[in-house]
Amino acid sequence: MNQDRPTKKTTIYDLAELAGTSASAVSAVLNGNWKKRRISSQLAEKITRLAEEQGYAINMQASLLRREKSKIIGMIVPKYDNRYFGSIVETFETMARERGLFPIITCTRRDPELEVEAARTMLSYQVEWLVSTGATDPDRISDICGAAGVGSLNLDLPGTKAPSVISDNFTGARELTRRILVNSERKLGAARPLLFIGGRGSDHNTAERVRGFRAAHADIGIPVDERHILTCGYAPEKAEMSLQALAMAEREVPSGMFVNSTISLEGVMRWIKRSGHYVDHSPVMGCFDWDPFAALLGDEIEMVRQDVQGMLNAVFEVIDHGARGASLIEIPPVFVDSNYALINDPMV
Amino acid sequence: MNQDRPTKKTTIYDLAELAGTSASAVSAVLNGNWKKRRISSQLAEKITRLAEEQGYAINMQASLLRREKSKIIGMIVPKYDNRYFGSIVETFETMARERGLFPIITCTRRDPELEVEAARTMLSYQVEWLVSTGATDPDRISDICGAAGVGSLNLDLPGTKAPSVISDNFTGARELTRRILVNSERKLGAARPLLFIGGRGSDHNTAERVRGFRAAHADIGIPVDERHILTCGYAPEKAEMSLQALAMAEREVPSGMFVNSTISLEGVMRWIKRSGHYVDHSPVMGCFDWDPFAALLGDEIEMVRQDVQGMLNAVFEVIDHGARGASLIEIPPVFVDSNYALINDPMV
DNA sequence: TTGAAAGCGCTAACAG
DNA sequence: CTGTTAGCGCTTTCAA
Repeated sequence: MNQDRPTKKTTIYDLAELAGTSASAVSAVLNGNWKKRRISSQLAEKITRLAEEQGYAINMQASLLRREKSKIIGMIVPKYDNRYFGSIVETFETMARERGLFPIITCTRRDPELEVEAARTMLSYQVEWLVSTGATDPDRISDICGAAGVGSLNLDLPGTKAPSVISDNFTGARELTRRILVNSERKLGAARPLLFIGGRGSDHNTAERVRGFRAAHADIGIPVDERHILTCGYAPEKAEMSLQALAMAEREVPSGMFVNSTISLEGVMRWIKRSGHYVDHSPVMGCFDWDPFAALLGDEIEMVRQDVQGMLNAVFEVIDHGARGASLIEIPPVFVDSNYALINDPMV
Repeated sequence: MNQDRPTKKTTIYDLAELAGTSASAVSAVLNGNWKKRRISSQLAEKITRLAEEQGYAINMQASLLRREKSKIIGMIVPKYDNRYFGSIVETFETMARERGLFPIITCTRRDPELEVEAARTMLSYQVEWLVSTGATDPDRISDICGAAGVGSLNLDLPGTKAPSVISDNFTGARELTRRILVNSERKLGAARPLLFIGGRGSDHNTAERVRGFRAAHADIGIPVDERHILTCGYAPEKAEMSLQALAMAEREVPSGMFVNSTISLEGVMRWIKRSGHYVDHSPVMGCFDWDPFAALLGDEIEMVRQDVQGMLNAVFEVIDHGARGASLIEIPPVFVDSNYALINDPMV
């Protein structure tokens, strides 16, 4: 507040001088360790008041240098452009703070180089744990952390060198597919094979979801058309182009779709709108992820919401109790009734 | 990599010993200051190689403690649940890194207490600048920073004690309103007064947008119905309830709306869908913010996209050149053709 | 009850 | 060309 020379920050030495005591006393008081060092409550109060008056803020760099633990926890996240990652970040921050940890988060924009650079930077800041969310090469990051004796954890996409917390993609996709097929049957009279679109065939989650997709078709005994499994990447344009190419190649347009992410769904919806193929009969749809506006699109679109709270509970379970194997923890996703989807959004 | 005792981290002393040289030489080499200290390139290379081998990571706490500048820049942000803030955070991170700054971001969930706590924590970490995004009480934060001699800046919502970078809400709202009115005329035969919904009447942005809304009506000489200015807050439920209450009170339902944010738009769209008032004739709409799925909703909905890149250019202009007055910088928002809205999304 | 002092890992004079 | 040294602000014995 009443700081006259804003250039230099108040230190515990300044406070000690003002209070006519020593820096160690100030430190003890300000850290609440003063019951142990039976400091007179009078002195304690004086110090506290002075600190307040001077707008004192501890220098964490100095404090952490001296301490053994940094209480800093890092997370890298690919993007901030959808509800899923947004919710992960927000929940992570909250849970970290609840534990007295200081979260630092950085967005690596799906760039492998940035990922490792970010990991190194976080190590420089002495993070005690690093959570890699949706990382392209999680094992690389685990190696870097491992070399520095820092724990790492994978979220959303699994790795083999650290505990991984992911959605139960297989079961979720199987159930989502089942629901779309049921809607297809209700709407079209008979269940017809669906199209799968979005994601990279090489990534674990997409592979598992394709497996669930196949299983659900097998469950009711209808065949999957291999040309209708379009793991074309995540970007909206990729999805749009794939569908366009498919429509050009075939005379019929898909009557139902399993869309692998909201980001792919953007491209799918755009194509549906622009192509003009569906003016009277919109396709039966499902999306492995959730978005409030997408929920309002078209007649009805089944959506799975990944259980972010559940996943982060598992993450902090590991952190709190320090397990370090390369276990794979799969969290069942949640199916939302589209009418209640918005109401139940924990982020609103 | 080949670190046998993962407990203790490698320091420059370890490296110095391994290289048979001193810590200061190591420090100089690792910081690239070795042209000044004409160190033999042979030694430099040896040190670099050793650092690599040992997986050495500088201890920032120690480095920053010694340095005068921390190169850390903080941002507080209310939520991660919409494209606007997501884009702000992502752009901010990128631009900070381009300048060699380390961004730390924290989400305060529109909680005034958390805001000041976060600001204090950031000061402890020696941030050089703090950007308050959409803060409920930006001046409070400026005071706290000012007392510590740290620069602060307001983004999205203005304050009076630090430079503020915001959208040109008045002009943007006036143009958005004009466009909705034009659509209204085209669709309904005549321009009819619109309803304004969302936001807090007390916040600067909402007040300015309401002013622009009125101005656009005045421009074409049609009166605004005061009961149709519903600054009911941002939450979707608030918007939904307000509309519901209005519909109960009046026999007619609004034919056109200006929605103040995507978050309010969620509630509006839900009400439109649930209330059943608009089965054959959807209302003419506009939203002061942008979302890719919202862009695909209904017939057409005019959207303004706030110019995040432009706003952050202005933010870093201040930071790079160190202006500190309480200037107000207003950035014109951008009108997106709904057909190209997705293609132009810088975040995709 | 309290203060003095050492030292966390690093940087930047300064002295060779 | 290179090493020695003095701190940065804080925590934590240890001694008084």
